[in-house]
Amino acid sequence: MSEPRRLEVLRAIVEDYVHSREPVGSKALVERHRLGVSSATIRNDMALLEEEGLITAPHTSSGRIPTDKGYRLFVDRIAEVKPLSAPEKRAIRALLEGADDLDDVLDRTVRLLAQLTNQVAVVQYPHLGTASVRHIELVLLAPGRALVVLISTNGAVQQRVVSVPAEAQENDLADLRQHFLERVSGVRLPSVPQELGACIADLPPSLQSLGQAIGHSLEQLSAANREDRIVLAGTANLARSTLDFPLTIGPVLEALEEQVVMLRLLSEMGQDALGISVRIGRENPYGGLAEASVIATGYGPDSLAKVGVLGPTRMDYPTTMAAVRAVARYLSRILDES
Amino acid sequence: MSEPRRLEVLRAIVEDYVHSREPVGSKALVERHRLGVSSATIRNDMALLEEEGLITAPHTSSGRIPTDKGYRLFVDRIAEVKPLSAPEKRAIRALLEGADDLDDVLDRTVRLLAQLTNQVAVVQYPHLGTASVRHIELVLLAPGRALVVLISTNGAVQQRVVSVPAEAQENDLADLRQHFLERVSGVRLPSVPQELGACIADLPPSLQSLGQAIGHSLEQLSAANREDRIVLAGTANLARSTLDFPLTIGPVLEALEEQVVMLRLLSEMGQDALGISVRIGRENPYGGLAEASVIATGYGPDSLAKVGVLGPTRMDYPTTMAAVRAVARYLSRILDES
DNA sequence: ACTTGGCACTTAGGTGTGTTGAGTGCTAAC
DNA sequence: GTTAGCACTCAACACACCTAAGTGCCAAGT
Repeated sequence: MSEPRRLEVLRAIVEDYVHSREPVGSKALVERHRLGVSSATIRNDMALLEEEGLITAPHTSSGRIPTDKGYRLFVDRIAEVKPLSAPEKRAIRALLEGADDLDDVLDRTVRLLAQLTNQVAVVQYPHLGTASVRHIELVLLAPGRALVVLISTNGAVQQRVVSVPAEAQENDLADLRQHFLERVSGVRLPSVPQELGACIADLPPSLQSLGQAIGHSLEQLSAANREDRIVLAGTANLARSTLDFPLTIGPVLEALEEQVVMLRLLSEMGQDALGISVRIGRENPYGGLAEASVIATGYGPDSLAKVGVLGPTRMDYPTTMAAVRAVARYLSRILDES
Repeated sequence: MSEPRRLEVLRAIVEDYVHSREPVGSKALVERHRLGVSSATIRNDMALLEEEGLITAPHTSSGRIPTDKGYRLFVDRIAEVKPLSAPEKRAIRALLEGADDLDDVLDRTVRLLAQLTNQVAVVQYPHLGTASVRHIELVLLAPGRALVVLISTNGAVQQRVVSVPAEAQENDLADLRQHFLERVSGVRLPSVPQELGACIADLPPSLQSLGQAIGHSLEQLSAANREDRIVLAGTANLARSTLDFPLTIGPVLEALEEQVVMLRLLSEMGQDALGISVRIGRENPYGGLAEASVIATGYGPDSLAKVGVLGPTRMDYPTTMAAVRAVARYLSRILDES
C-alpha cells in the first residue's frame, strides 16, 4: 500500500469532487486520472483512506467524498497554490489603482475578490493601532454643538459631533485645539487617553468643562476601532454554491451579517508558513459555518488586518488561495503608496 | 354578487395565505372567517375574483393564491396600516437615541427595521443636495500630499487625500483655506464648483497650481453623492422567507448587492398619499425581484432619502408598512435633532 | 337574483413495488 | 502488492394506486 499513491488518490478524489459535486467512485477515478493501477487497487486504497477518516461514503456503496480532515490534509500537504494568469493580475492592478479613497480601495478589493473566486469576499478595515495623531480639528457647528475631527498618520479621518457648553466660542476651540495638539501630536493612538488626562488638568478653569467634553470624544475617537468593521461582497455567490444545500444558507448569512462573529473568526485565524490561513468546515468556531471554509490572510503593515473569502467546504482551494494571496499583496502595495 | 363581500373574500385569502403559505380553499375560508355564507357561495366569488385576475390557482382544483394584482388591490383598498405596539415604539426610540454618529444612526436603523419586520431592510444615505458648506480644512500630511476635508451643515464630513506640488507649505494651505472659505462658506453644495471656478482665477500666481489641485478635489467632494450609498441588514431573513422558493434567492441577493439597482429602484418609487410606497412583484423594474415586494418611504428633510424593506410578495403588508413608517418617522426626528 | 347542497371531476402527494446501475467489499488467483 | 471476478447494497427512478382537498356546475331553494 504505497503511501505516495494513497495521497495521489486523495488528491484525485478532492479534485473530482470539487469539480463534479458528486461522490466519486473507484472506476471513474482510474478513468479520469492516469494512475497506473486498476479500480480494485484504488478500492483498497480508498478503504484505507476511509479508515483514517480522510474520506467518507454518504451511504453504503456509493462513491466517496472528502471529509474536513481530508481537505485539511489536501491543503496542507498536497495542494500547490496556482499562480494567477497574467490577465488576471493585470485586471487586479488596473482596478485597484483607479481607487482614490480608503473606503473605495476596500470596496473595490472585496468586489474584485468575490468575482475572482466566485465566493463571498471579506475584508477587514486596516488597524489604526500603529498609527499616531497627525492632526486635530475642532469646529463649532452651532451654539452648543461642535465637530471633533481626528486625523491619523495613515490618512484615516474620524469625526464626531459632540455637545459642548452653550457659551463656548470659536476662539475657545482654537485655543483648545492648540493646547491638545501640542500634547498629542505624533502620539500613538492607543496612548492618547493617558496623554489627554494630564492635559485637561492643565487647562485654565474657564476651559475646563469644554475641555472635558472635547477630550472625552477625542479619547473615544482614538479608541474607536475602525478595524472593527468588515466589508462584504459576493453574497449572491452563496446561493449558487449552496443550491444543493439550501438548508445551510441561512446561518451563513447570519454569521456574515454579525460582524462580531466574522471579526472573531478572522482574528483567530493565525498565519501559517505561507501567510495564508485556512479554516475548513467544523474547524470554524461558529456552528453556522460548519459546512463552510474560510481562507484568509493578513495585509497592510504588520499584516494585522485580514482579507479573505468564505465558501462551501467543497471549493477549489488552490486557485482560491492564490486569488486571496494575490489580492492581499496588491492591496498592501496600494496602501503603502498612499 | 355583492361587491363588499368579494373584497372581504380577497382580504381573507390574502391574510390566510400570508399566514399559512399554502393555497387556500373555499371550505377552509368559511371555517376560519365568519363570512355568513356557505363554501359554494365563496366558490362563486372566487371564480369572479379569478376572472378579474386578482387570484389564481397553481393547478386545477387546488386552493387559490393572490396574484400581484390581488396584493395591489389589497394594499390600496383593503388593508389598514396597523399601528405598532407601545413596547415596540419604546424599543425604537431607545435604540435610535443611543446612536452618536450619522453612520451609527443608519446602521442601527436598518438592523432595527430588519428585526422588526423579519425582512431585508434598506436605508439610503441622506441627500446632501440641500446642505451647504460649513467648513473647509486643509492639512499637509507629507510633502506633496494634502488632506482635504469638507464639512457640510448637516454634519456630514467628507475627506480625500490629494497630491499637491511638492513645494507647497503649511501656510500656503492656510491662505488657500481662508480664500476658499470666504467664497464658498454657506454655499449650497451643488453650487460649489461654479463658485470655485472664479475663485481659483483670483489666486496669486504662486498659489495657482496648488489651488487647482485643492479646488478640483473640493469640487469632487461636493459632488460626491454620498446619497448614492445604501446600507443593508437582515439578508439572512431572505433564506427563511424563500425556503420553499430556493430558486429565486440568487437574483435577489445580486440585486441587493448591486447598489445601483437598489438606488434606481428606491428613487423610482414615488410616494402615495400616505407617504408609503409599495412595489409588488413584477411591478419592480428589475427582473430578479419578480417575486419580491419593496415597501419604502422617504425620511429626513424633504423626504428625499428612502428607507424600506424588501421581502417576498407573500408578506404581511399592514404590519410591515407600519414598521417602515414608524421607523422613518423616528429616523427623521433623530436627524432633525442633531 | 342570490344562495346552497350535492355530485362528478381533477390533481398533488403519499405509498408500495419492481428495476436498474453505480459502487463497494471480499476472496482467490497472479 | 495487485488484479479479476462476483455477490451484495442501496439510491434513484418509474409505475401503479389511492386519498384528500378542492373545484365547477347544476338544479333546487329562498
